[in-house]
Amino acid sequence: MNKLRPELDDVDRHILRTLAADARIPNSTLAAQVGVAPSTCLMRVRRLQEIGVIQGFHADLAPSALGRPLQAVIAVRLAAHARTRIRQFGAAIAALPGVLNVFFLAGANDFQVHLAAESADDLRDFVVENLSASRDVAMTETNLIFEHLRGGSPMV
Amino acid sequence: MNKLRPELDDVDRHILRTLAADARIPNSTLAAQVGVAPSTCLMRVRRLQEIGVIQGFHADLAPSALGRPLQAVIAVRLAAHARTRIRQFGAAIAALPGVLNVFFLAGANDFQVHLAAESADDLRDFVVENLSASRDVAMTETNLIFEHLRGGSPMV
DNA sequence: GCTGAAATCCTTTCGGC
DNA sequence: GCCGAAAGGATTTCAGC
Repeated sequence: MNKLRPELDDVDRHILRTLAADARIPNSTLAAQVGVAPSTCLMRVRRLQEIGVIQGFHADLAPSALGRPLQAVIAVRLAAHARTRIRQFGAAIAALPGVLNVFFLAGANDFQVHLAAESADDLRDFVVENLSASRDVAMTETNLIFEHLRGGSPMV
Repeated sequence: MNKLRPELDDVDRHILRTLAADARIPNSTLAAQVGVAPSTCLMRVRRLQEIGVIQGFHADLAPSALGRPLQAVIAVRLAAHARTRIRQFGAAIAALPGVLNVFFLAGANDFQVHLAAESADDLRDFVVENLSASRDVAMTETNLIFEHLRGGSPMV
């Protein structure tokens, strides 16, 4: 859970790059690719998890194949009186169905919600019921997402 | 790679939920949890990958532990003459170091870049050198990210 | 810290239902 | 489609360096 920059050697970086690309690679294959014994590789991976460099291993699911073909980013500005509760508010939004990400922002808007919706109606209902309806919300701005590209450059 | 909604039964949904939470779970354990034989489970997972419901398995790395402690969203508007090249432009940005996501948007801005930067200087350099410097870019707006919450509700 | 060996467990194929 | 069995591999621990 450490956020400070830890000491990583070339083997660690190679492990991270490989697991970022394919989290289900067998440990023995990973070990061969990075050039250490399987037992060593296992220890390295566990250490990387313990110190928080690896935050988890996740299957990446396609929202559009799961009944949520419409994605949007919704910028939200809170009323001044509600800013002290911003973290609770954001956490509550993050727990709602279809919410992929919540970003707390510096600047004019307080946060941004990344949503996968079932339909245009579903999107409107989400904004109206969960955001606009609240007296804590001063303003929202919804933008449809046409396409989502992942960063192509490994971080390590 | 199909984007149409496929037929998924309870076992498929259980598999998806489990692999979204932990992509490195052994197939035998997964099979036991969802209540089918390991061989059946393996077939299900492969089918889910083939039809594009599972898009991949990825280790989730902490940018702050990898020398990129500062995150930002950068809204970009292109000059009218450059809009025909928007996809190439966005793809080029997505390939730059530190770029986590690029969202192509409907609305006033053409896309949004989600970036992990090494420092404030690095962030400024990214915006100036890769965006503002281009004659294709009409305007950018950078917002720091204070905190990033993942959606807490499984999509399936 | 890393290794290699060993025991246990997992993966994957395939025949049968 | 799913299961179960079986062969071949993989995971994980641990003693030794």
